[in-house]
Amino acid sequence: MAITGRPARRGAARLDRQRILDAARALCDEEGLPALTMRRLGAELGVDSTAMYRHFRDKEALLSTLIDELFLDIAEPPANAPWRDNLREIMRSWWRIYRDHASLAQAMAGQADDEPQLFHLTDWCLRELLRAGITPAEIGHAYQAVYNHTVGHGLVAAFSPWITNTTDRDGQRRTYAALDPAIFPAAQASAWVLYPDPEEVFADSTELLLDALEARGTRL
Amino acid sequence: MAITGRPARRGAARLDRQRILDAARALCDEEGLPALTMRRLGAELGVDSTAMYRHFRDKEALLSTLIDELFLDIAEPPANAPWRDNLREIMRSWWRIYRDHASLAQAMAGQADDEPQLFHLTDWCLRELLRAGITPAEIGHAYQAVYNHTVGHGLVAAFSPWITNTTDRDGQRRTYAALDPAIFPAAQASAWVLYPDPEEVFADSTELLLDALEARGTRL
DNA sequence: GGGCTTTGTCAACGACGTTGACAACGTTGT
DNA sequence: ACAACGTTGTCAACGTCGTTGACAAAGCCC
Repeated sequence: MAITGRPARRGAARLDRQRILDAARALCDEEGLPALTMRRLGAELGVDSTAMYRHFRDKEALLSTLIDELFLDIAEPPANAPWRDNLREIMRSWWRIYRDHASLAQAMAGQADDEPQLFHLTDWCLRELLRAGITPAEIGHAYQAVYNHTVGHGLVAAFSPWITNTTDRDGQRRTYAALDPAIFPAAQASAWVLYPDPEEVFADSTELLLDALEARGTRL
Repeated sequence: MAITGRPARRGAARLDRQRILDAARALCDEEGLPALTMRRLGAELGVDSTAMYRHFRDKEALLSTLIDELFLDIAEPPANAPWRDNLREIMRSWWRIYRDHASLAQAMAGQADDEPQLFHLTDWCLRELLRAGITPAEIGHAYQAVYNHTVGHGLVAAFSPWITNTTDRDGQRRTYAALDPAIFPAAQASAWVLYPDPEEVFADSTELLLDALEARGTRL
């Protein structure tokens, strides 16, 4: 029979989970989530499109691991620092993950949040809320407010390119400036001033939320 | 040659944009976004999978129109009512669209927000912010805070089934209650109280934001 | 009623995720 | 050293998806 299988692997060393994850991460950071196909990923690694199935059950498992990796950058906050600083730092890091990995945020949104690292994040937030003086009866409400705020702003940043990308921002600005002032009076007048620094907006409204939490905690 | 083309349309009347939109909306409200394929949609309408391309350029155009339709439910607020009531009402209606059409919210997030109705929404918000006394220099910041808050909470509600769905909520609660308390001390202790009414959380934090806007507007 | 545009059908293309059989490779036991 | 074995990459293939182009039926206008 003819030659089946190459005598030696092409340019690439053996495959392992980390090499796959790194290539996948690079691929969708540089070219977006749609570019992350098994065939393309295989090509990038000099390997057949189906080779990755020896290391991950399916594409979803790969994506899940990829996402969980992102959250490893968030460290446990020091136990003796003020709760407000700790909570602010967690929220800021969390939000930045969405901003800096917009394509993966898209994938995050689509699937259940059962990543192991997310449990840690939740636990740390709850701890700080308890330290802030939030009562057990209120903590569900308080945590949900923190989660919605952080992930919400994050998702918006990830899904709205004009918020984080400067050129898109200018395009959007021009779109609003070009609207018919008879129909959109306020939009046109305000177009030149829309789209400020997203991190500043997030930081400011985060402080608002922290103020409210502090008021609740010290109220008793 | 054999019989080509049916002598009469099967059970269905002629196709038009609205019939397609209605079927598409029903399909993804009932079975989720992944169920909305051109083949399935055609089957639902008693029509070939490619028949819809006579009425919409491609699937994305169809989705875009579908999304824009959702925002028609939001009416222009009365010009003489208090700005705070008007703004609150816009934000609440906006948020509810995401909550009530989770599968479409998923599609909304993935594409550029150049739907005509969104321009109106933006314009109305800007008008109320001006009426609140926000200065032109601050209005970009203020509007972005309103947008991120509303759409952010909305996206989270749409993407997190355990927030709006009761059975999923119980499952999630059990997941947290079953965590190892040595590793997740706060999470386990608070599990029974997590996941309150999402609309209440949204309403409360919205009031926080409105407070801050009011303070800014009356500060001068 | 003849000619025109509109609209649905059909077969097909390329890309996608995934599977199962097969072959090369690496390791291990003796 | 060598045979046995589990691991890992390759290949061909399946079913699904969105979409296109040629064709035919339906509707419309004068």
